[in-house]
Amino acid sequence: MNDALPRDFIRQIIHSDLETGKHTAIVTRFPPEPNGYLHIGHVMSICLNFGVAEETGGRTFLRFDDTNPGKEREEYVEAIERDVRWLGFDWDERLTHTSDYFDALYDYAEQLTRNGLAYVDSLSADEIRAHRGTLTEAGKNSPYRDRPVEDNLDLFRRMRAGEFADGEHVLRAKIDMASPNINLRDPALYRIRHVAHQHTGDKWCIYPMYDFAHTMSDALEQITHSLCTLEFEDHRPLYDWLLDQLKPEHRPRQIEFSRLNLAYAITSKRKLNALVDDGVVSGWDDPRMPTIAGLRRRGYPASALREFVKRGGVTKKDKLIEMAVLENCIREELDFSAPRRMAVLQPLKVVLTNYPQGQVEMMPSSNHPNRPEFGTREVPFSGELFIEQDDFMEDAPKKFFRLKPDGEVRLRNGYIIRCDEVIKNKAGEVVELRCSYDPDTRSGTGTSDRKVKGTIHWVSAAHALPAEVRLYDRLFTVPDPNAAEDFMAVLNPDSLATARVMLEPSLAELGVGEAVQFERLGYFCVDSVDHSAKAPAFNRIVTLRDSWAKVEQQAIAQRG
RNA sequence: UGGGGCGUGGCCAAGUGGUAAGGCAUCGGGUUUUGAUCCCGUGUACCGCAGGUUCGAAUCCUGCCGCCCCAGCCA
Repeated sequence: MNDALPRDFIRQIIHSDLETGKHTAIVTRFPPEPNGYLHIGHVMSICLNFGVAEETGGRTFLRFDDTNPGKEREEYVEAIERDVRWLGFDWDERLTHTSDYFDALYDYAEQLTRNGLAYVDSLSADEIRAHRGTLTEAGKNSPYRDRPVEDNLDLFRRMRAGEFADGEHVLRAKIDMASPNINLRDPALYRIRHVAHQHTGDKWCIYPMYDFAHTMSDALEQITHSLCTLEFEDHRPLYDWLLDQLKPEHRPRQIEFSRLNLAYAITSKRKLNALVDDGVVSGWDDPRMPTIAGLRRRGYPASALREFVKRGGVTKKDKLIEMAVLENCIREELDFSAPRRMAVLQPLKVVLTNYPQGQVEMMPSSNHPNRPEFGTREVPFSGELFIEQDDFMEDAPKKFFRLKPDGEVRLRNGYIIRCDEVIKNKAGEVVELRCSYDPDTRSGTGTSDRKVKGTIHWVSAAHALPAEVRLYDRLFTVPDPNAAEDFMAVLNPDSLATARVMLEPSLAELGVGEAVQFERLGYFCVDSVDHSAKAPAFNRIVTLRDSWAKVEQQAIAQRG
């Protein structure tokens, strides 16, 4: 793939900081809150944060932003680590938690308080909200705003000591209740929460708020560039205010970029959760989910995801990227790396009437037409085969290059056959084709160089490996389900179809994580959860591009 | 009606005063024992709109319009 280094505005800033000597090494961080699974949107943040460090010889922290105990779980920590690692990034020993810094954070809070820049407010949450004002009206000072420093210190210490109940007091920064930026209207720094923390246990009953904890954690980790999404733009003045007041040795800089939104997908944690809870999908790793776990189980290669993010770019513009971009990345990677195999999704029996009774030939078949180093495999061929139902049409349009009555077609890696007779059941459905093969046309060794227009795939009936294949499609019917009034109302009812299929026998050896191309159909992989030797289960990763689909529609339309 | 952002072809995106890269998609064509891949070709982009500065503007200035974000003791 093309490896020209992207030069988005963030990388421009970073390179400039390196050139001017402002920094000698870049330090970034990917700071998820362990309260859910990572999704495609996070892939961008991960690639950006780890990417810029990697490109410049810097380093990146994987920091769990765990300042809200009760909503965070160890299960998510493990999943996040697995996902980041799977994407191809490594944090070495730089795995941290915001909770690792609770002591230091507390000291910073006391410092602020001592300097008269923070105070303990005893208003209720509702009262604080009322005092905050609105978007267009200034807020009002809390009656506790001018509490003496000593009282604030005493109260804050007692908050920490557990003398108060949840909500009784809160530590607030003393900034400006009239600021047009609501984040500067004396934001809360610490709240009381008598909840055991997954890491610190019962040591604390007060926990720092995001803005405070994140800013100072960045400083403590000596982060040089704190990259986050656009919605935190309004928080930057607070970020900078904290750094201005506390003057840590290292001053990080926050830079915001726009989220990556994928068409026909949803990334809201709440909505994703609803899909799981309502059983719309089988779980967080359902192959239709935009979670990293889902994408992985679907069979999307990590490298393709990285490429996708790269193509999307880093900007500040709201974007909704077409699914086609992602699919192109997937196909590009898989076309290069996936061995070819044959499988029939909708079997139609074909009997070769002139093929020697009981004969079986092993047909050498290329594993990759464009990469001879992939070698070949032997595929059993016999007088009874399955072909795809779609590859036969009784009343075919002119441009139908497949099998039709009295027509010829090439069996991939096999022979040219002619359809002599169509057998139907009582319902008039085609259930079997009687064909004759041309012995002179064996692939590779045939004495005839006769050409036919079409080539179709097949599987020998006696050797076929029955399996279940899940055919996935987009989860929603509209490009921007986030904008839908009710996202549950725009679910695609056909996002999953399962089929009983016939596979070429070599597919029995395919392992989890290995993707193959079922020729003419698409890319598939073994399902990491439901697959077993007795009950093989495959997932369709993505279809092949299908220009015939368009031609077919036109042809059908023309026939009226 | 406060503040902060953003607006370049269908979707992304380069471009940072000198006369609009590239990718994806689309539509043609070539090669092909995958209607795949690959290879060619394909868009008059009034650079949100209107003014202005300039020899010259997507790039600078002014005004307007549109979209997104913010009133958690969530992150």
